[in-house]
Amino acid sequence: MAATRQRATRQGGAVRDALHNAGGFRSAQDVYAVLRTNGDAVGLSTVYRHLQSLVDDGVVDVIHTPEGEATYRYCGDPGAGHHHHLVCRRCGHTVEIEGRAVERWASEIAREHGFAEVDHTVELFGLCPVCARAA
Amino acid sequence: MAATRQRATRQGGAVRDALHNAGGFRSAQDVYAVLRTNGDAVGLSTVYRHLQSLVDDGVVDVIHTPEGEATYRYCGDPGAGHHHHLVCRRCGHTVEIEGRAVERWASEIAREHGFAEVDHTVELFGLCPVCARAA
DNA sequence: CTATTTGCAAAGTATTTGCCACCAT
DNA sequence: ATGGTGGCAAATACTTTGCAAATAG
Repeated sequence: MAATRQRATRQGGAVRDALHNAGGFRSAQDVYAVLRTNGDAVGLSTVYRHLQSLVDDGVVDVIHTPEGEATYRYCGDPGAGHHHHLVCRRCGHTVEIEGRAVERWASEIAREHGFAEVDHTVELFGLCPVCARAA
Repeated sequence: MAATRQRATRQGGAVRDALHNAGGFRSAQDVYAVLRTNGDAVGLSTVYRHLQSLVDDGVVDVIHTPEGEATYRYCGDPGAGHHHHLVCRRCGHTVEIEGRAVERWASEIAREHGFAEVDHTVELFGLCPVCARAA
């Protein structure tokens, strides 16, 4: 049941690459569309399966947009640990950010209210320099 | 075109009340089930419509669970302004929290990276004292 | 009385699963 | 050969929408 290492397949690579050079958060449907456009035909369910397994491997991060759609981003190093993102709501461009301060604040608040096993969600959405200027 | 004030209907009140005395985040489906159980029959679409209008009025907050379901919580005062939540992932019990520190941190990071119109999502999930003990 | 609201059912969207063919080892 | 993989299509779950009937003011 451990590290369900996957086989190296064309589709698996295609999904990983597409996400990788997208450089930001993309929905499964987006990835599917891109691959399809590039001629790299991959089934939709396959895209979902690969994204999921990448997430399990800790190589990809997931964020649920305010609209409720799941978006994925290639974050490389599985051991990179916990971090947050500053995402451009226009082009999806993303910057990884450290949140020591926030982490501390979160546990502080949690302890204060007697909550246990506290987890947190912290994401910033805005317009990146490029998109802001274009606006 | 302004404040699309709604008529006072049995259903509208039922939805608002159910959410109010739930005291925490509840999904539309939850509210629907509760009302139905209480004999306060209300259509599912009606529940959705009222929840949405309450959100528009700023009386209710929305959070999308990691599972992608939208949950709503009665937060009263429409002018209460921006705040965050510490939610029990077991029973839904919620505590409103101020985040001056986080707000500052967020704008700091945003400016640092040249992002504009930055908005943020900060929610804490854990086990409330009661549920933690029961665990 | 008249405009708003309700509720059913049908439609829509995102995601998951069943199942069989297929390919890397 | 053989077991993990890929893909299609059907199944799920949540949410939205169309439209006729009920209802508040």
